[in-house]
Amino acid sequence: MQLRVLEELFRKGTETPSTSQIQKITSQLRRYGNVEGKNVFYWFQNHKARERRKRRRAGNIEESASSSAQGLSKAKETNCSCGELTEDQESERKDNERRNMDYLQIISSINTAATTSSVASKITQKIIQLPSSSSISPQLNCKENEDDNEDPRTLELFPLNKKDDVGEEDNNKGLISLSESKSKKFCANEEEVSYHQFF
Amino acid sequence: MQLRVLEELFRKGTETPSTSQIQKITSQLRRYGNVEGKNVFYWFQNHKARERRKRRRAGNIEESASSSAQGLSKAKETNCSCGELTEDQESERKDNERRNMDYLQIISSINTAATTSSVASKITQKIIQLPSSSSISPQLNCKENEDDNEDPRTLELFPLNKKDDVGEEDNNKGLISLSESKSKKFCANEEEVSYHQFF
DNA sequence: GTCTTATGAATGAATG
DNA sequence: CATTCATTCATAAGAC
Repeated sequence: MQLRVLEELFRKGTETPSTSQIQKITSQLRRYGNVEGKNVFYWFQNHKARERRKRRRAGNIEESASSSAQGLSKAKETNCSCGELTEDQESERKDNERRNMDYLQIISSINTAATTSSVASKITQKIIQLPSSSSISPQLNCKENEDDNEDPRTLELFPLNKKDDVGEEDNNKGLISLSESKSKKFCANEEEVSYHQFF
Repeated sequence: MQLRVLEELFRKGTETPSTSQIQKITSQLRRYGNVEGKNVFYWFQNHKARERRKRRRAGNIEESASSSAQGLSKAKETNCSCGELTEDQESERKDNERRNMDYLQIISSINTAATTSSVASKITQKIIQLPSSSSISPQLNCKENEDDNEDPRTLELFPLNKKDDVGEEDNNKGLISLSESKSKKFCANEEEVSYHQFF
């Protein structure tokens, strides 16, 4: 039920409630159970982010494109066109089109390509990454090569779900919210990756 | 097969691919069947988490002792410390009843209400979040007890956290705190004040 | 038939 | 806002 209220609000344009709004919402929701302000806050944060991603259909039905996997010039225009950061950028990365690449090749190409992102956060936590060359395969279950294209056991691992998403009815959103055009100064943007737009 | 690719990548160090990596991987995997970016994303999330959890289950020499022949079945940390937690009545927060104001009303009231930033005391304002009174315990099992008016399905959407910590194997890394220096800087006035007042 | 496990999906909770 | 982690739900596949 609480969900209903929250969704309703969200739908109505309250995507990022201000603190006062959060307080109100919270107190209203408390009728249905105990809720703290932070719950509401997080809910909106997450919901907004995830909704937005969802909108960016996963797919990329791109297949025939071409281009070496490497390059990877990551040309995001995340520049400071300051004032507005429309993160909406979509990577139009054309992929290579070699169809029958062996999977090892696939792997290597992927590995070489990126890796550049979030390095920063890596250090704080994952310094201890296993040596990439780790030949340790704990229990590498050596599957006998069923080289036909599917692993029997995990077969068809991603069941096609194709839940259609709704459209936009987008927002003129909260007139209320912060806006406040913060002096962001120069956003000397780092290469900020917009995480999934997959959902 | 897709699994092979994914496992390979994972093994090679790609534990949490960035979006661009995910896209690449996805498009590569699509040769074998339809896959969406989110599938890949989820795969890595889950795989990583589960790998780690398994690993985590190592140092526990703990009491696996003789008694439990059952062995490793799910003892887990679900920690129903059920034993105690007497669930005091005082937390009788559920003054619910008759509070069935229609949720639409709630919504409208919230929408109309806010917007008033009342700048004055904003910055120092601190919400008096009362500590949820430790109320209800999550009782994992025995869910049937829903006499409550909650809708089973949407239910307690915000499960009260507050869980006591687990036992620690690697515990406190607290000692590192030395260089905090957050330099919060007084940016005076901003509306966007820390939402962290909720925490 | 039920129980158990593996795993995709989802989401709350942080942190930067 | 982006990213990440921890939990939890649902369900298919096997085991019993």
